[in-house]
Amino acid sequence: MEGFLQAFNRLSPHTDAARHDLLGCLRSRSFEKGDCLLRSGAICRNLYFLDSGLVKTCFTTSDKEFIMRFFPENNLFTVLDSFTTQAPTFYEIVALEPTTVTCIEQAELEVLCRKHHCTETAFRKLLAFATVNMMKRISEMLEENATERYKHFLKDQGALLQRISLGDLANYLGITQVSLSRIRSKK
Amino acid sequence: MEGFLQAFNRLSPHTDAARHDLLGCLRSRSFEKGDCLLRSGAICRNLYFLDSGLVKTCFTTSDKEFIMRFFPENNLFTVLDSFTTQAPTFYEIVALEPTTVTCIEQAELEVLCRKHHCTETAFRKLLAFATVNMMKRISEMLEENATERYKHFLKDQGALLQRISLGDLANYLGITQVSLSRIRSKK
DNA sequence: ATGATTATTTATCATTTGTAAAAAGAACCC
DNA sequence: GGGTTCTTTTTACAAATGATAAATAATCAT
Repeated sequence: MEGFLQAFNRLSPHTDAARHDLLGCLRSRSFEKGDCLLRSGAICRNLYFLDSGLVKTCFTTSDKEFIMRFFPENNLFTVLDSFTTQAPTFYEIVALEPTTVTCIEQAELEVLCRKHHCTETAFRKLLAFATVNMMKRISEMLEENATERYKHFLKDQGALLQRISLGDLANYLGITQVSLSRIRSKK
Repeated sequence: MEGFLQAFNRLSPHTDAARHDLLGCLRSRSFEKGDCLLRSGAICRNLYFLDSGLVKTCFTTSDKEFIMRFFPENNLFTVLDSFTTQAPTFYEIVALEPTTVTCIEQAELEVLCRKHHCTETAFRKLLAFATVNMMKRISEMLEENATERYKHFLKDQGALLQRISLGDLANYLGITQVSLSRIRSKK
């Protein structure tokens, strides 16, 4: 719970009352490797802080999987489209390792945002940083070919390489595993 | 100015005081076709509401241009990475038609967000919707090939087709103009 | 209208990536 | 150890896209 609290407090300093209310809404959960934190077709009701482990957010169409993002420990994450609209999503959240999270429900966060200005500020800043990351992703996909995207991944998130399968990395880069294997062999 | 005010009020109902303060910060500007609202290397200091006209947000590397998004009238927009971090950006905002906007400076909006909870809520929701759009874009780029992305554009933003060049559309889709021409001829 | 410029299409060839199938390697279980 | 499964690499071929150049078409300024 401490990690979540600290993360929000770092985004925007929280009053004692806001911290207390926020703490009251937090729940801890654990998942095995391979478990779904969120299934396709469901509504994403939680904002998560990843205490330990690793997850991917992804979606599947006609037996192909595409990965939006990996989230290692000490990250706030959720499926922002469904979390925002509270409509069913086709995205999934899947644990790639044994994972423990601290989470808060969307409805509760919404109440806290109304009640405590500092909490809303923190959430607003979280969203702002999310957009920065997404813009980077879009830019890379526009500008770079698969080889460049692979090298870029090594540079930015190379530490994750040891923890994810090359199949998942290919699904993140938007290419086939065969193509990724080709790229890796050519250096 | 009315459009900006209404847009924010629709995102979160504003108190009279918040509306008044917001109005006090708004400025109107006009641009010719081809003008830059934001230059590469500059800091994006404004959040814009597009009263009339059309703009693109884009970036250029080694004489190739890539387009992040088109914004037609009645849209709130900015370059969110620089607006968030107040650091120089490599993105640009360029008017594709004679354009009039209403804008507010980041520093002023930040003050208003602190002062008026409803303004911060509106801005937070604006960011949330921006992330939804960006997720769609990323998903499409992962899942769809150029032909599918073109058809998708026709479906979602087909009305813009009359107002933008095919070169710009190609730069948005992440393919060459030659490739787009090929796709169009093959139906 | 005329000529100049810009935008779009067409053609050709090289490169990249996808598809499918098979082989090699690694991890796991009994 | 041997067998099983999953992951990764390799191969061969097809399809998509990029690069370049040339040909049309459209637009604009005078």
